[in-house]
Formats: sequence, structure tokens, C-alpha cells
Amino acid sequence: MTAMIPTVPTPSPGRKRPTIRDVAREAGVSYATVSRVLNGREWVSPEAVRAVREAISRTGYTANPHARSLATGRSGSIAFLLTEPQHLLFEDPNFSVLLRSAAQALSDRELTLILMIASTPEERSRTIAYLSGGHVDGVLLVSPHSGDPLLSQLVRAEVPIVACGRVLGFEQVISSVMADDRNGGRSAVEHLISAGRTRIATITGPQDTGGGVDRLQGYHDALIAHGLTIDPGLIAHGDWSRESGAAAMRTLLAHDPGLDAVFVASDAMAEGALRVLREAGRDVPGDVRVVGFDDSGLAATTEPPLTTVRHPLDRVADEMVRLLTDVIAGRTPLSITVPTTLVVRASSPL
Amino acid sequence: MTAMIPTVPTPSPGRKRPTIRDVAREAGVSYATVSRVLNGREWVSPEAVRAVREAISRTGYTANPHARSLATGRSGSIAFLLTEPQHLLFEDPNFSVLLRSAAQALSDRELTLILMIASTPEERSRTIAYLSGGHVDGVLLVSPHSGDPLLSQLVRAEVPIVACGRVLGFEQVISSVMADDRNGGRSAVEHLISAGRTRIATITGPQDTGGGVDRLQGYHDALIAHGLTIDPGLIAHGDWSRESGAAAMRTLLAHDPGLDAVFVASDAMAEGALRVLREAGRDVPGDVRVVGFDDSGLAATTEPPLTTVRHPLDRVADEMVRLLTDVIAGRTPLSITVPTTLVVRASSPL
DNA sequence: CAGTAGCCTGTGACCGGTTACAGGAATGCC
DNA sequence: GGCATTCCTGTAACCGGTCACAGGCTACTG
Repeated sequence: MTAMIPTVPTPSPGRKRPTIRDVAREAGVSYATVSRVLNGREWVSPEAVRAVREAISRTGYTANPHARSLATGRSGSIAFLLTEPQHLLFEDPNFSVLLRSAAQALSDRELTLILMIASTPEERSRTIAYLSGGHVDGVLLVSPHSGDPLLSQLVRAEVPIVACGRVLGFEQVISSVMADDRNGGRSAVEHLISAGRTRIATITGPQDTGGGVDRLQGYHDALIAHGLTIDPGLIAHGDWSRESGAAAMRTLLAHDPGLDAVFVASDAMAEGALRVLREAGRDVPGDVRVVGFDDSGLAATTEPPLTTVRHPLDRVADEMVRLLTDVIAGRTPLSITVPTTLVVRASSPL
Repeated sequence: MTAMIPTVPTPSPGRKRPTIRDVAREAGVSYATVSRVLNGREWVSPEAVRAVREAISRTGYTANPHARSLATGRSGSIAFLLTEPQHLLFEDPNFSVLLRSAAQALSDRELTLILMIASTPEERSRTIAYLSGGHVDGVLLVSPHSGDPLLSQLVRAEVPIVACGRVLGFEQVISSVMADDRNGGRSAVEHLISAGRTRIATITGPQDTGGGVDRLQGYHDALIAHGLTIDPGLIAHGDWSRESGAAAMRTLLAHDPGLDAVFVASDAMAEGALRVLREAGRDVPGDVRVVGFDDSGLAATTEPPLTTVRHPLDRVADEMVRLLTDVIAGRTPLSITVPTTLVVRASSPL
């Protein structure tokens, strides 16, 4: 398929842009007819269509988006809202990938992506005002924490929302798309168990996020299913960042120097954990096997490359956008789960 | 400064949003007066101001952005346009940092950031149509290549633009903000020279970008200033990506196995180069010193940590936004350079 | 006291689309 | 031929703001 790039007949500079009435005059029809041709949902005679089409290309007309938004009440744009504290935002390639995929999915539907970052208090209040002010048709919410007051304010303002990840406590009001965190976690730990490891630790994410809770639950599931006991001392918490992963790993090693595997709930934290293990003289995967979560860009380039659970963010973004258009159209809240798969690399080979 | 988060009195759900006329009725004034209070650039009596203020908070009024845009001809939004091929976009934390900083700078000026990614041909044509359609007030252009047809189309459409990095061939028509690439490159290479290295190679960026050309020029400057000869075999080209850096390093080693230093024009490429050097059994910095460019998030975590030229992207983003508002206001094209500094780490210590 | 300058306010036109409504022309059917 | 139906089109109202203009009121000046 050769992509024809239409050479837009730039409206002669200086003069102001042609309006629908200019086109109408040029085509010898009324402006309502032009509008009808543009939207194509009402009956228009073939000749009129042709005349309008020609007039449009002759004048280089493009619709004024603001006028259209005013008349229809839709803006054609969607906010991509990040609420994580600043330093986490871009350390992990995850956000970037999700952003890129969302941009693509929206663009395919002729929607535009407005990026909003609400880390600081002023940013947050500006964000609320903006979003409830009707600037956007809907919101894509990234990794929200359940206690965040932003959530209830958005819900109150009745802005259509789809979140990435389950929003604890808001399952009935906020639609979401999540990876199958629980089964992903379970399969990661089962992989470690089937390699014969028995003193398996985990570094989890924040317990006020769906991913944090569910991945830990998967860890429990696997241990219990295989008759292993759960040692609270082998469970450490992080905030998804590298540094928190490193710190958690230090804690775990202090508690049990003989642990022989770790399931880490994000690749960024796993990267920190690997660093600490290396510094502590442990061989990975010989002494300690490590499995991460996300299969982000990092995973292939850590030392050693990381076995991890693939979190299909492109799929997630796609489903989020699809779901959001449904929610905008009036659908009741819904949660969608997309499957995960284990990607085996050197940090825990087959 | 305590950040007061105003509790927006959400307009009672169900009923539709109050308009300026509702507020006017409530306050007992005409709607024009309300508009005046809102914009605050005309004389209004103190009592009227108070009455309107109260009516606004009582009704929970917020202005309809589309109506305002239609009337004023300004949208209040800026496009952040990425034109790099997809795989490069998010591998390098640079883009993310620039994006984050730009979002911040725009938000401070009550402008919103619309993210546009134009990698594929359809995306490009959609982008052109969108941008020349008057949806946005201006465009922030990231690392454009000089041959890109998008450039001339945007210029033709008279969209206000500020680019990140010099746009070769468009210096007179497109404003830009660039790091001091040439002096940055020069200082990097002088650092290597002062460490006594003499067979200094370089891996440059694309030669149709300002950064690519200028950083290479800095390399030339330093060698010439210190009486060293320029060996074309010690100059290799990359596309900013890790892989291209690795490939270029292999080429260089093949040409001159005895080279004792490399200046790499981006950290991502430097990361690839370090990997190849390690595989080739070279000690860094013992056998080969390496200096990168950008001081991106990668630099501190490479093995060994990378000495690099700091590219102050937060400053750059800030200047871009400031300049763009000027350009929108009618300023003639202008180029701004922000200084760089050398950050010394283990890959080429003092 | 007339004239004028400075405040303040309301009316109405306008931005550029969408869409309800009414009506004209052509066709089909009795 | 009369009438309903279907197709097509134009007029006008509307979306919710901004802003030019005209005009009223007060206060100051000569």
C-alpha cells in the first residue's frame, strides 16, 4: 500500500483561512450542504457532493476545530494523565512505551493526546480544573494510587476515565485495563520453583496499586500451590524505582543470606536488585535466580539479561483507548485483563 | 508557600454546565461584564467584580474553552512534535526528559501540550493537516532532520515553530534552541587530549542534524587546536541509537585497533560502544577512554559510569517555550544557545 | 452652565461550525 | 390528477464566548 501524501493546497498566506461559507459560495450551494458533505451522514445529491469536494480542494479549506467543538460539544482530545512523582516518571521506559502506544491508538481514531503531568500540588489543582472544565472528552489515567484525592474529584466531575491497572476501591466506577498481574506473578515464581529453588524472596510494588497487590498475590499463589511456606521476611517492598529495588534487595539479603531466588515486581527494581547482588558477590543465576516483571527496554541489557514477565503495554494502551471511547459513549465501567507471558533470559534460564 | 488546592464546586451533575449568561443573571449584570471580569483587562466597578466573583463560585462556572478559542482564534495548546523513527524515540531518556520539561514549562504558562508523533507516512500527513488546520498555536519540534519535507510544509503553512537543535538550511525561518554542541564536543575532546591520549576516534550523529554536525566540528576544533592530525578512519557515524554506536565502534576498532580514546556524540551510542569495547577485551578507561554526550539517565549506570557532556535539556525546554511564545507574538526567527558542561565519571577520570 | 474627559455598562455583531425545521422537487401509487 | 413518500436543499437558531460601539453617569474644567 503506497501511502499517498496529499499535498495540501496551503491557503495563500496572508489572507485568512476559508470558511465553510466561502466553500459554499464557491460551490454554489448553501453552507449547510457543505457541512452535510463534510459529515456525510445525511443525504446529499451526487452533483452537490462533487461540487463541494472540488470547491474544498480549490480553496484549501480545512474545518475550524474550535467551531466544530463548540457546536458538537466534543473536543476530539483525550488527556494522558500521569500522577506518579516526578522522578519515577521517566526512569522506567514503561511510561514511554505506554505513551507512545496510546498516541498511536488515539491518532488512529482521529483523537489527539494531551499530556498532563500532575506531580506537584499546583499541577494537580490545575489538572482538576482543566479536566473538569470540559477541555477533553476523556482521560487515560496511568498507574493511579488508590488514596489519591484526584481520583474522587475526577469521578465527581463525571469525566470519562480509563485507568491502566486496577484502581483499588474504585473498581465499580473507573474502567480499567490491566495486565494479568496475578497469573504473571504466579508463572514467574513457578518458573523459579521448577528450577528447584525453595528460598524464594520477592520485592513487590506499592500496596495501594493494583499491580503491587496482584503480583504479590501471584507470588503467594505459587508458593502455596507447591506447598512452600510463606516467610514474611522474604517479602520486601519498593516503589517501582531502581533505588528502591536496590534497597529492598539489601534488606532481603540481611534477613536471609541464603535465599536462592527473587521475584521482583518491576524490571527497574530488578535492575537495582541485580546491582546489589553483584556487589554482594552472588552469582546470578548460579547462587540467586532473578525474575522481573514488565519486559521493559531495560530487561535485555541488564547484566545478566533479565528473565521477566512480559507486560504487553502496546496491547494495554490499545484496549484502554478502545474502552475509553466506549465509556465516552456511555458504557458502564468495565475491567479488561490482558494476558502476560514469561520471557526467559540469562538471569533465570530454562 | 502553602499550596491551596481550591475545592472546585463541581456543577451539580446531570444539569448542564453554567454559561457566562447564567453567571450574569445570577450576578445581576450583563454577560459582557462577566466576560470583562474574567479577562480583567477592562474597567469594571468593584461591586460588579465582587458580584460576578460570587456568582461564579456559587454556580461553579468554568469557561468553555472551545467557545473562547473560537472567539479569540487562539487554542491555548502547543504541539510537541516528534519526527524520529519510532525505535529511537524512547530508547534514549533524552526525549522523555525534554518532554517532561516542556510539559512543565507549558503548564506554567497555562498552555497545554499536545503530543504528536509523526513516524509513519500516514502519521506525517495527518500531522501536517492537523497542524496547518489551526488546532494549535505553535509547534515544538524535536531533533528535525534537514531533508524532512515536513519542515517546508510547516514553514509554508506559517505555523509558529521552535526547534530543538539547529535546523540546517532553515536557520533563517525556524527559530531554535540548541546546546552549545560545538564547544561541548571540543571540551570533551580536549579532556581526552589533556589525559595524554593521541589516537582519538569519534562516533558522530547524523550529518543532517545540527547536533551531529556541530559535535563533530568540536572534535575537529580540538584536534586542530592541539596540533593533532585528523584521520578520517577514526570518524564513524551513528544514528544516535545504541546499536548504531556498537556498530560504529566495531568499525573503528577494525580500522585502528590501537585507538586510545573515543568521543561519542550521544550517551546511547556510547553505551553501545562500551559494550563492544568490553567484548573486545579493552579496559575502559585504561586502554580506551570514552566520553559521551547528553548526560542522560543512562550515563551514571553504564559499566563503567560515563564521562559525558551535560546537555541541559530542562533549560533547553524552558527556552524553547519562552521563545515560542515570542514567535507566536510575531518575533522574527532567532537561535538561542545554552552552555554545556563536562561531567567527569569513571570512563575518563580526571 | 456647557463641554469634555474618564468610568462603567449593555447591546449586538461576530467567530465558524452543526442541526432542527420547513419546504420544494421528483417519484410512486391509487 | 391527487396525494404521500422520498430525496434534497436552504434558512435560521444555536453552541458560548469576545469585543467594538454607543451611551449613561459622574467629575472636572473653563
